[in-house]
Amino acid sequence: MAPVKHKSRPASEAFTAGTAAAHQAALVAAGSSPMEVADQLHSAAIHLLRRLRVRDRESGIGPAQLSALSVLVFSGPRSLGELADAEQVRPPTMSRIIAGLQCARLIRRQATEDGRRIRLTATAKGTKIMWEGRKRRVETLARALASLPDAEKERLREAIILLQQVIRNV
Amino acid sequence: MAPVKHKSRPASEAFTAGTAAAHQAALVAAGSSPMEVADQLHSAAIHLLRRLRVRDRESGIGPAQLSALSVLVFSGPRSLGELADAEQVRPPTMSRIIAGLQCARLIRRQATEDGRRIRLTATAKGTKIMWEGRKRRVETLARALASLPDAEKERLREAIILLQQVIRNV
DNA sequence: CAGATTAGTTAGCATAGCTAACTAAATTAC
DNA sequence: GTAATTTAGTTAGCTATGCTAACTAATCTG
Repeated sequence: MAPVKHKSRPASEAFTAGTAAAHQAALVAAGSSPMEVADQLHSAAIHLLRRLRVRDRESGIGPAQLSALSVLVFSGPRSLGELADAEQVRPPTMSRIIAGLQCARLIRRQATEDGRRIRLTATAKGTKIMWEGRKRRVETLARALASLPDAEKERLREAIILLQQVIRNV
Repeated sequence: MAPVKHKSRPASEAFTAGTAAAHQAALVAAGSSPMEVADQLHSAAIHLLRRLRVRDRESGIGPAQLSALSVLVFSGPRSLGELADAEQVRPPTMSRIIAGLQCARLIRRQATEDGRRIRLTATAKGTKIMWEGRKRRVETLARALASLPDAEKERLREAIILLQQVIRNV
């Protein structure tokens, strides 16, 4: 059945996170060395997002467009270049992503004083879709959290603060 | 500049996780309601994986191929259909992914008693690449964890166990 | 043994990454 | 003040990765 020839390198996938290597968790015995904690944390993050992500498909928008839109909705208007930086993609990629979003009337482009730059803003429709998606994801997770006793919920809450510190150092 | 026409629906992105909606964290005041904890946790997971993911690019393998390979390396041989299920991808998609992996000599395909099924196994080369990648990711995270005082490291470690329970319920 | 089911492939399309090469606007140099 | 450079974004063309529909081949069922 003659495998297809693949020559190029993979190219980065920018925002499409969560990717590979989620499968080793079961092999690593629970322990508290930094490497073991790191491994469990990594695995937990991957599995968490993989489960939550299915809800994003309900929005009917592709992942790259959804992510770019979320920047505009939750962090405010941006130029194309700023958005590309935020999403860790190249300008041509972002150019196409915003063309799709504009086509779907989820964002608007406006001229700025600097004639080279464009100002991208989420429309009311785009904002609505984004908040609905966030609500779906977070409700799904909150439902799972609710099964935890209050005391442990609190311990988890405190640990998230630690986690946020760690992430800033990665 | 005439936006391009986009007609089709987005199609799922299977394993390419982490996607959208990472950007609302700053808007949500720290709090301990289930929704708020869920929101912070979701955001933390996205940001964590986004930072770790850059290290995967060093492997020179695309994200979908890397993820499929990781199943074969860390969970053992699988048929194409089983691998597609594990990766939440349709069979034609997996068919192409494994063609690429086979081409790169990272996996091997073997016949089974059932003439319709194929048995996919990671090669030594594929296994090596996978473990190196895991090492890179976990080392990056372990370095960040090391900056935490021992007592807090322990609290985080305990919270990860809670987190793993929560994830099973999502 | 004929029809139905199951596993995988092929074909064709869409989204989403990239680099290279282009246009146009703003800034800098002289 | 104009020419060269720099900066912002677009266009073109490639690859990878999703999908569905339609196909082949093998197995199972009646």
